[in-house]
Amino acid sequence: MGISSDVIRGCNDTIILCLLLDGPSYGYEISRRIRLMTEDAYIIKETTLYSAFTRLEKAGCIESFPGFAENGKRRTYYRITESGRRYYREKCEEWGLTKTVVERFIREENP
Amino acid sequence: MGISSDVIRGCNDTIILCLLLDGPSYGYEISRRIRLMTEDAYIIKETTLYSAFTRLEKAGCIESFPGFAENGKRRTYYRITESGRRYYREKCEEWGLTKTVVERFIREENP
DNA sequence: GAATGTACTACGACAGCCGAAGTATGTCAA
DNA sequence: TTGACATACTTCGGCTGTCGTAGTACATTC
Repeated sequence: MGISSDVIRGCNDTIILCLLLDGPSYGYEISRRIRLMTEDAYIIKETTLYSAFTRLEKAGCIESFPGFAENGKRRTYYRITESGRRYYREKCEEWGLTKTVVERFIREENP
Repeated sequence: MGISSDVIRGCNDTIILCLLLDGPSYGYEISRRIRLMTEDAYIIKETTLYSAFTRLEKAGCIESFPGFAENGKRRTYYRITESGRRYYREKCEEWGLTKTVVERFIREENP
């Protein structure tokens, strides 16, 4: 049993923006860092990731720009915008609230 | 800013099942109890609630049976099944994991 | 007699996730 | 040198769960 996509659904934007706070990055790297940071507990699907990029860029939270790997291969990099930082902060607040709410309905002892 | 439906999406089943652990109940009451327990932080939409009932019953997590209000009005009650209890326990575990994962990407200090 | 609360049901739209498949390049071992 | 594997994506279409809108029906309260 892993993490259901329905639970993580509202958090993918938060996760991606969080990683972009450390500086520009690109799809494959973001995906790798999520795997590493969660010890494989969460492996984001490629389609989910790239569609999130599109959505976040349309919303003005991130900006794309072309870049190159060491070997000269093209890559699409993304950087977080000021509005993206604001959105991230809001999402963190929302998470705090959500956590409080949900935990009222979690019973660890003999349910 | 409240709770986004995308974040709560994977938790509605958990919330409903949790309330049914206390004994059989029906739509309107479940809805009221969620509002009360969260101090209006989360108000589940009627359509969301009733479609969750249908889904959970199809999945064998709950069972419906007819009942009556004090004034004789018909109501549809739901009770949790053994399989529903198991599912609830799994969901609680999943929540623990999800929380750990998501919080790696939450930065409270100057993001 | 009008508004409000209770207790639902039906329908259809929409967002986001995801499987399947494809493309194109580079690396490395047998 | 060929074939597997990693990198770095894109396109398409299906599915699930949420939600707006609307409607029904009865009871209570002002």
